[in-house]
Amino acid sequence: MPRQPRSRRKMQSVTMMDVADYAKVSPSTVSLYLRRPEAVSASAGSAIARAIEKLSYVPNLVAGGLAAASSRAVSIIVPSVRNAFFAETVAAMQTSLRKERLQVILGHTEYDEKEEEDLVRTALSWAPAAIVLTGLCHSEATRRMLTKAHVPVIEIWELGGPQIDAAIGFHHDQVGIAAAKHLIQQGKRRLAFLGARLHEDRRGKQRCDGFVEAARQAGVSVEIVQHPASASAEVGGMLLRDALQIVPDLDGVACSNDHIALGALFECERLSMSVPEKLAIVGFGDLSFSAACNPPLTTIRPSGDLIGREAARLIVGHMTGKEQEQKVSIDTRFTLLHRRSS
Amino acid sequence: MPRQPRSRRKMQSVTMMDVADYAKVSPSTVSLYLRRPEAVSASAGSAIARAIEKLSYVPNLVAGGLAAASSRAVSIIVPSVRNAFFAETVAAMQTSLRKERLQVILGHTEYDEKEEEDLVRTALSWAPAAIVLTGLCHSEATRRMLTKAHVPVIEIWELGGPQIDAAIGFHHDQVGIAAAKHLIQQGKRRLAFLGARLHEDRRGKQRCDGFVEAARQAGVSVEIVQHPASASAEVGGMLLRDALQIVPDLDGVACSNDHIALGALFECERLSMSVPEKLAIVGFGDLSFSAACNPPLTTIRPSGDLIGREAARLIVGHMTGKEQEQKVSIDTRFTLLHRRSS
DNA sequence: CTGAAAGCGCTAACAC
DNA sequence: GTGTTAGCGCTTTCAG
Repeated sequence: MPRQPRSRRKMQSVTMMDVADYAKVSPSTVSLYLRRPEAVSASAGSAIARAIEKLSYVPNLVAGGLAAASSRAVSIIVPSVRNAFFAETVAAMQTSLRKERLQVILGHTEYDEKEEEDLVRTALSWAPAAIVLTGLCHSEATRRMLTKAHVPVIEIWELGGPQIDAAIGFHHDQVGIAAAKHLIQQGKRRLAFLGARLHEDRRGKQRCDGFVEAARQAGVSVEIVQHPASASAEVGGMLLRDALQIVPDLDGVACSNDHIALGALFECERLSMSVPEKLAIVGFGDLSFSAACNPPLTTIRPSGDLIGREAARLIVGHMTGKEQEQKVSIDTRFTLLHRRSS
Repeated sequence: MPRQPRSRRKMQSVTMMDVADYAKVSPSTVSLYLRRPEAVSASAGSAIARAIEKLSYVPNLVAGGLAAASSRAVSIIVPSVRNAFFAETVAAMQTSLRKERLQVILGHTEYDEKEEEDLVRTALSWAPAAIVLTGLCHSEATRRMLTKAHVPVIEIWELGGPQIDAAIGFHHDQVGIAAAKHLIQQGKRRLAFLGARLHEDRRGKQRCDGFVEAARQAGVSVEIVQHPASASAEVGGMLLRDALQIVPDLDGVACSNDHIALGALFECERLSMSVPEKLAIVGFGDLSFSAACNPPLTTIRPSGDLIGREAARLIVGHMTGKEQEQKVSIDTRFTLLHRRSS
């Protein structure tokens, strides 16, 4: 025998039904109004608006997500938001998605493929409107889950490998090539690449490889100097010292990012080594300090915010039914900023 | 007359019911197993585990959130993740919350109170387990919504004002006081505070006020020099030039953060002004470059990651029923790192 | 320890 | 343009 409906845990105080009652329309009209206000008559619309205002109704997106079988959430998985590159992209995406009333669910892999797999699994539990991953390299299980789930996937910050659905980013080897060409053009002939944690930083490694390849092709000497710790100015200083040990008459370095480049610059200062005359330095990232140091740092600027905005655009396009294309790839390019360190 | 159930939009492929069928138990047992495995008999447990594995079942947290009237999501609202301080806290929280299988929903106010209000409204739509806000200053409407919603609220990165529920952070005026005392102790007598966007940066303003107040009390001359743009090394250089205009024999500056301090340091270098002999510099933040520059920067380090971890601890405590206390406030303190710029 | 049943608040087909 | 209706997949009493 059916029991009485008893009072349960704390529920939402005012629901769509309350709004409907107050506005003297049906719940589905309220629902429609909330999603497509223009599809509702003006009189009903304003009655509903009044009711919402009066009752301070807050829609329950969890219920909506369940009913619609897709929530207004986008899962973004990056290696780390402490990294300024990804922070910029996440910020740009959040700003763009917000306008479409989409929420950002954030996850950090800390550069761990297994962790990424776990995050993807949880992300799928939310039936997100899309999943954004960093890079093109994922575990087999991750790929499998994603393909089965029928969720649009966007891979960011890397181009040039097999992609799941869409990819937005640039070719990191081209960054390395640009740096090498630039240094060679400045008359430098004994080059080195200063890299931190290249065994983990796939994209840093690609920049390194592009750099070395381009230098070799130009018949210029080139060394790779690396350190297992993560990129910081301290490590940059150490790397420059190491490089000078290996190539005493070194005259040009490219760095895996601007933290390293700044450390190298500081080290030159301590060694009274003139930049760019004795040694030219090229960084990557155009971080907050890069234009202000002495001398200002020549660097390559990726467009982290453009990556974020394009990703948001793709997601929205997909939701609204435009942008049927899967497998698009968008090259957001990069810019070499020639400043006085080279 | 009831219609036939017709095929609807794409639904979840394998549900808890499928798992239950496969494991020959009821759905509620599966549910129980998922939330409290120890409450289920070993035999049922392993049958369920096998079924989950076999069917690659992914639980639907949206449905769970609706049924439980509280989702496994925590909404974190910060001014910006591009800011290294907040990025650190967000990263630490995400790492801690992840272990409890809680998701982070992220929002940026871009330092706009109205935007915060909007973000809180949307956040509430998700029936989150908790809401984390930055600072103690919010619009009246924000406070009202939050109080009505019966969601635990944690305010971070600021202490010393009226708080909604819990607050975790430190007293920014004490940071200013510490900087002033330090400079005075180093024998400096003509001080200035270099600040960016102090009209918007409440906490920077508090540090500034503490600094000025402490200097005045010690009978030392002090000026505030500010710029409306957001903090960067460029602005730091400009501010130092301005300060020298106002106080030609300036001998000590505190900066609203390390970006400004670094810019001031670079400017000193360009002006051949010796640091710390002629001018001592104290920053705030201990950013990535602070220990590596020439000379290394004396700075005050807040514990952004501790704030994040403590926030996570509070949230988990609240969910598990321990930590009944509302209105706790946790002082995470800060550390003055005396390096060679002072 | 396990199962049956009753929704959580909303969306979307469909009929009017 | 608006209302009726049937769930979305899960949690949570409560009974056994």
